[in-house]
This record gives sequence, structure tokens and C-alpha cells, in this order.
Amino acid sequence: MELGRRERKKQQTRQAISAVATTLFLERGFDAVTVAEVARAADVAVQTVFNHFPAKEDLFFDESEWWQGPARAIRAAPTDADPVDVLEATYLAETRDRVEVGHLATWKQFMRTIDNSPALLARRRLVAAELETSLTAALDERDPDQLRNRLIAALYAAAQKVLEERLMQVLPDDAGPEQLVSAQAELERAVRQVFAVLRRGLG
Amino acid sequence: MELGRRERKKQQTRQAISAVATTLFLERGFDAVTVAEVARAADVAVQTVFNHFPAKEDLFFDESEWWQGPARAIRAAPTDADPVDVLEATYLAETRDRVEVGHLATWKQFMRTIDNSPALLARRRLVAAELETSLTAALDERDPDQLRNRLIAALYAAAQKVLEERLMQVLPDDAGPEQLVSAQAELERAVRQVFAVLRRGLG
DNA sequence: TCCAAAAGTGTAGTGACTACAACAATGGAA
DNA sequence: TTCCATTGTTGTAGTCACTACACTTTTGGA
Repeated sequence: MELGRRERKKQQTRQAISAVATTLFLERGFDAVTVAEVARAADVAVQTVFNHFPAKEDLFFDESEWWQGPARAIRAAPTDADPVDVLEATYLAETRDRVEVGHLATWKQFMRTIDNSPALLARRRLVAAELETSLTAALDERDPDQLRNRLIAALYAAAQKVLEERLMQVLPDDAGPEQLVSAQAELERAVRQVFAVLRRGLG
Repeated sequence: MELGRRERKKQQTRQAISAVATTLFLERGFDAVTVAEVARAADVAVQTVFNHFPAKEDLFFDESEWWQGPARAIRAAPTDADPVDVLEATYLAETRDRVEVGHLATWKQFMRTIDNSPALLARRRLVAAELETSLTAALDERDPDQLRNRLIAALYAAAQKVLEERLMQVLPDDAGPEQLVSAQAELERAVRQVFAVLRRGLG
């Protein structure tokens, strides 16, 4: 759909604020940057920031609807496919994306920023909870065993959490291509190992 | 150890604040009560409240070191015991405590208050994360397989979360003794079912 | 050209929380 | 009993995220 100039300018403002904010957060840490500073740096009123973003954390976690990924994957998969297989496949795909050379440094910086901010950690946990809810709903659509589906979603979230931590531990800050390959292999092993546990438990 | 009058009075103040706060929170909801109101109701200065409790949420989650429970249970268990067995046993024991007739109504009220407050939900997630950390540490002491232990802890937390939700769904607000027995049976079945998944997966 | 909708702004306020200085109760020493 | 140092309590002032609301500016279309 075509956007008018008005809507375009709005998105432009939003984008400018988000970009400026992200830069500041990555540079100096989330908690050390005030919304007022972001507004000043983006040359808008503080109110304008809150017109576009309901909370400070949304300035950091922007454009993020990745938490719907697993639910979408489940809905897209054939009805007779094993949920755990589907989830493992999508998780692997996402991970491979993230570990690509170009994105890697940026991604680690993001993660470090989150880990240094109680507010961002809390938000990440909130998002994970929403992921569980949406995944449970998607699973219920194909086979309404409430307890089991809820458990699958919770276990997936647990797996994701553990593997994300592993990712941070295993990946070096400077991405030497040969180290990266070995790290990537190690990671895939971990992914398969963790999902194997889920599959065996739920099978 | 003997406490002097000074220390006793301090604890008394703390206790008074906590009691008043809990009452207000349960009556009117966490977010609808301000710290200033708590202070006024307890007849102390706002500062005094923050001298005793680092954050508003601590007024609600007081005396709570229950999150160390699983880690303690692991440390107390014989070295050759299966962690999942130990965790299941302690969880079952805790659950039976909670479902006793006397505590039940109070407990549900607590849970409902949490579920109605984003701040309390966030705090509960934080506590769960701390539980995972401490449990991982305890497991590492007996068998230092990092990834596996981290996974066990995460899966335990997931199980707990799911079962707690189940508990809320299954238990009726008014505790008729016969309903309660059947609910309790249903719950124990769920507990065993969930832990069976973990055991099979990890075994 | 003009108007109504919508984006952006400024002001005032709330509520959690901190820093800090002052005050008051207390426990122990002289 | 008196005095002092400790420590719990208080009041003041301020920061920051966030809301409510009235106001101005921009813009798309009639």
C-alpha cells in the first residue's frame, strides 16, 4: 500500500528517533541515557518520543516481532509435522542468520547492552513470556491438549534461553573466520543436543 | 542470637510496614496503591519504607527466599541421586503445603494480585531467573557439565511455571473439601506427567 | 484557497526512587 | 547518672519515566 507524504514523514521521525536512541544506548548503556537526551539528540520534543514509543524499552526493542516467529512457523508447517522438529528447524535458521559475519559484532553489542540493563533484561523476559503465549495458542489450534502444548512452549522458551546464553559464551568478540566456523559447529551441536532432549522427553 | 531493643524495634517497624502494605495490595491491587499511601497507613515517613525495602515490589515479595529451595534441595541430596527426582520431590512437597485448606484462599488471592500487576509479574520472572542461576550453580557443584546443568535448571523453571499456572486453573476459589481432593489428585498427576517429560528427556 | 485531521509541542503533574542533612532514640562508657 | 557515638527515622530537594491535556503546526484533500 502506498503511503502519503504525511505518513512517510511520521515514519521518518520515528525512524530517526529510533536510530539515534539505539546509537546512544549502544554507546553509553541503556540506563545511562535518558529519554530527554534521546529527544534532544533527535531534535524532537520528549512528548514526540512517547507518541511513537509507549516506553523507553521500545526504543531499543524496535521492529521486533521476532517473538511471533515460532507461532508462525507452527501455523505454516504441515499438520502432521512434529512441533519440535518445526521449532528446531526455525531456531537453527534464525541462529545461522545471526551468526553471519556481518551481523555478528553488532549482535553481540546488542546482547551486551541488554545484559547490562535490568530494564532491558526485564523486557526480554516479558517478550519471552509473550512468545510462550502465542506459541501455545498456535499449538492449540492443531491439537488442543492444553497442558502438553503449554509445556512444549515453555520448554521451547527454556531451550532458546539456554542456547542464547551459549551463543554469547561461545562466540568471540572479534570474529575471526576460522574461529567462527568452529564456534558455529559447536553451536549447532548444542542446538541439536538441547532439542534432542525436548524431543525425547515429549516423544 | 539475642536482639537488643533497638534491633527489635527496627524489625517491628519493618514488619508493620510489610503487613500494612500486603493488606492494601491484596485489597486494592499493587499498582493502585502508592508507596506514600503505605507509609501513611503505617504511620512512617516514605523514606523509612525505602530504608527497609529497596523497591516497592519487595513490600509484596517479602520473606521470600523460597527461590533458593531447589538449589538447597540439590545440595542436601545424596550425590548419586537423580537431580530430577530430587527436584520433583521438593516440588511435590511445596505444592502439598500450598494446597492445604487453610492457606489456599490466601494463596490464590496472592496469585491473583500478582497476575493483575505488570510490576509484580516482572518481579516474579526476575526471581525465577535467580532461581535458575542458583540451581545451576548447585548442580555444577556435583557434576560440572555446564550446558546440561543449565538446561536442567531452565527446564525445571519451565516445569514450575507451567504447573503453577495449572494450579491456578484447577483450584476453585472456594475450597470445598471434596473438590479440593480431586483437584489435588489432578494436580499431582500433572506434576508427575511434567516431570516424567523432563526425566525422559534428560535421562 | 480553505478546512479538518493528524503530527508535533509545551506545561503541569504523578509516582518511584535517590542523596543528603538534620533529628531523635538508644546502648554503652565514664 | 551523664555523655557520646551509633543508628533508625525524618524532611527536603531533586531526577527520571511517563500521563493528561491544551495548543500550534503541518498536511491532504475538497
